[in-house]
Amino acid sequence: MAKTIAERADVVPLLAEVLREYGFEGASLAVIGERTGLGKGSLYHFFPGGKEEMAAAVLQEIDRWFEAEVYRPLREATDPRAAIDGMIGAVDDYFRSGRRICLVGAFALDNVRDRFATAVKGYFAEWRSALASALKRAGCAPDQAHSLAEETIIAIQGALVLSRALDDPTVFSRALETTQARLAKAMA
Amino acid sequence: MAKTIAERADVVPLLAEVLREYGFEGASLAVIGERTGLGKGSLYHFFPGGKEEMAAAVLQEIDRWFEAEVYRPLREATDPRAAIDGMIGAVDDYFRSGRRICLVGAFALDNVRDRFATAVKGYFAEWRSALASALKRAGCAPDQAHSLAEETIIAIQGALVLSRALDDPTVFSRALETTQARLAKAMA
DNA sequence: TAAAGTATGTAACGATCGGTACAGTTAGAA
DNA sequence: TTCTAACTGTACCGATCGTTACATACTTTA
Repeated sequence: MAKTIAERADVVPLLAEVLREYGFEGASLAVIGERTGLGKGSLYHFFPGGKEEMAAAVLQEIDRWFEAEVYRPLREATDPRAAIDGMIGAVDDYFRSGRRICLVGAFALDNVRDRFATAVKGYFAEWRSALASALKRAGCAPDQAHSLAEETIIAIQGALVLSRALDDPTVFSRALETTQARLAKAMA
Repeated sequence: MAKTIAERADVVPLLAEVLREYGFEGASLAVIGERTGLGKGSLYHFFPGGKEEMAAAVLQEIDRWFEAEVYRPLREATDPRAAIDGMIGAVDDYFRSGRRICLVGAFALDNVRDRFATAVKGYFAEWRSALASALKRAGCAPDQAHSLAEETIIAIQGALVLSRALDDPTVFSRALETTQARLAKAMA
């Protein structure tokens, strides 16, 4: 009465998209099942901890992706300016030019924040410190690098909020351009 | 079996705080009843439309407050620079220096956005245009005024996200200072 | 081919959800 | 005091929530 196809790793991206669309509370198991094509049996087979484990797996996958595609390049690239430009491009792709929200940011504003506080805090703390590191190596003074990194992350998160609120992706694109210009100027 | 005390207007601020803490889906009628001190009977007496009407009333009250305390001063003040400084102060107070989130921003990232799209969109659109108006009267070029207004709102919303994510109100305070400096510089 | 382990659909669980119905209590007008 | 309208607590509704249990089917190994 069942076919054996799914892999846990294949399900996580689908879960991520469902959580982005419905939020943690709004993403009922009925919706999750519908969108992933998996029944409750399979879902609880892969994630014995239920919804909480599903969300944790998604957050871990997000962290893994940003670590590989954003944080590590920022920390280790020999050309920090190229790494920063690469970050802008990666962010633009990842958030689909403002059409996709940041799940971690949404969790931060949600009442589930406490439940995933460590993951949420780690995501932003690592991003900020990695970007500050790249800015320092690109010639910024340490304190300017730190505040500029913070400003940049704020701009990205705020742009996602406003883009979505106004239902206008160009808000995000403009903000990303402005941010990139500010970063470039600081490294001049 | 009941005492007649409550006024609808007194309940709305309590509702606002509950929605901020729990989100729309997370704020169950049980929680709402507990926090407002009203039973379901009273709640449905004041808000026959249920949770949806409660949230709508909260959004309307927020809009009313911002219109009176922020938007109108920005649009009509004879001294636009003072109005902009006043906005910064009002925002700092309203969001309790980063310890309180923006309900409208949280709604924008939530799946309830569609249900309250008009209110959410109006809140930010009015803010942006009122601030741009003040900047223009303070001497900014029209297109610069518009982009600077957008940038400012983005910074405020992003700072609320990051502040809450890192559980660090100083992030919000720093962002507000940086924003104020940028606005002052553009009006110089 | 047979056994073992993995994956899956289904049915049911208690709890809680938003919402309704209504009787009872209160306050103010007449 | 009596009447009326506003207000409130309680019980209950069907629906849905996350979760569990379990029989069945598939895949893999031997």
